[in-house]
Amino acid sequence: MRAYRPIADRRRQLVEAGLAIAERDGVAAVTVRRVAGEAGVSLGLVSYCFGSKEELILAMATRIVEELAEHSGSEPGPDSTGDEIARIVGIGGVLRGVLAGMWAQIERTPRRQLLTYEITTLALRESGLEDVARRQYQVTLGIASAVLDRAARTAGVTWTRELDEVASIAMMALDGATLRWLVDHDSESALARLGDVADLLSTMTSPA
Amino acid sequence: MRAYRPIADRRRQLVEAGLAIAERDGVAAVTVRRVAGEAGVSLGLVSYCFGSKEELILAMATRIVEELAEHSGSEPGPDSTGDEIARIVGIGGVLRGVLAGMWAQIERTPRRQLLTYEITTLALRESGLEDVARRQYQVTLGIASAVLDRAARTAGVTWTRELDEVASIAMMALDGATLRWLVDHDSESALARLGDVADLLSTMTSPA
DNA sequence: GTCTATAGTTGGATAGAC
DNA sequence: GTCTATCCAACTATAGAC
Repeated sequence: MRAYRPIADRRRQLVEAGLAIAERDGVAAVTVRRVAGEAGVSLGLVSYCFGSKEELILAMATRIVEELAEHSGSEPGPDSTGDEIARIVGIGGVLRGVLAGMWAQIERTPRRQLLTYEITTLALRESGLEDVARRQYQVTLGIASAVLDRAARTAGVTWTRELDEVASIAMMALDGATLRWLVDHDSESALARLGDVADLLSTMTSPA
Repeated sequence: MRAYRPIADRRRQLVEAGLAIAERDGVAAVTVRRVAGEAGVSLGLVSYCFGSKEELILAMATRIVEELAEHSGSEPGPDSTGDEIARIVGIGGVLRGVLAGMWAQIERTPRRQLLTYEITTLALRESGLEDVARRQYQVTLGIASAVLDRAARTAGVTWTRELDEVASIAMMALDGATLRWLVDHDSESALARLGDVADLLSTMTSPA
């Protein structure tokens, strides 16, 4: 009793299986064989669906970027600070809250973060994944920009720098903090450093 | 005409060959076979020298950390700013110079940086490499601490925070900047962001 | 002690079945 | 169009030669 399914369905299923393996044991552990096993399908089906392993990895990488974009939309976000509260804590407090909120989401998904870095380094090696890393940054910077823009409005200030520059500084800090935290798991220190960066960012605003 | 060499020599040679491959094509491309080929020795010799591939990778990772420590000592360093100049540009200028100097060294060795991140992520996956990532940070933080301490002395100020905290913020920024730069190669923006962080750091000093 | 020839495993891709 | 049985290449590790 072979379960015939359209190829698009299979692709989704196999990408899902591949990501499960990659999160659990790293991208290096993703083999055509293991993906087939994880999904409970025969070996050759994976090759049939993707042509080559490289195509499968590309599909996985693309899916990660998609999920990145999706999750940002569904989140209520750390920028939901009420207007009254914003007036009390000021832009400094709002920005600390924003970075802390972003950080919370990172700390909640350590394996996904690690996988994301693995995909980034892989994309810098494999010629077929050239665009993947760029899109990763494009998407996350877009999210950060939106959140920071909203934070400024909430606190009643305007950015004195290009929004993209501000978001880039925040992302630089978050990336560095994440990498370090994956190694030492010192949440307190990570948050403290991000707080300092929030202070830096608040110097790049002026009352509206 | 077999060239007999003591095993310690062979190990060094093979680690060198492994690192050459890893820098060129990534850690994933490091196989016992390719290392043997790169070094011009027979296949089994690699297994003989290291017992297993895992041991070879561990030796490579350890070597990277060693080189990290070595290079810092040999560098005249960006902290060689003259005392007179330091007085003119102030602590802000000195710190910008320090970060720019560290950045220059990073930008000069992109493949080594990429490899370092690959080793970090690998170390977070493989149980045998648990300490490697920690030692990476330990060494680089030590270097950063030394440079920043010297910078403060040169500029005639003292840190109002633990030196380790200051170095951690600098490293967080450098890590984030490096990762981003590996993707977009935008040196100008990277340096600008590091300059902003230098300003942040200068707020953590007070006249001696 | 140093090295090689070879075994045995695991991998990706494909010709062809349904 | 969907899937599988099979092939062949690449890998690691070891028994044994020198």
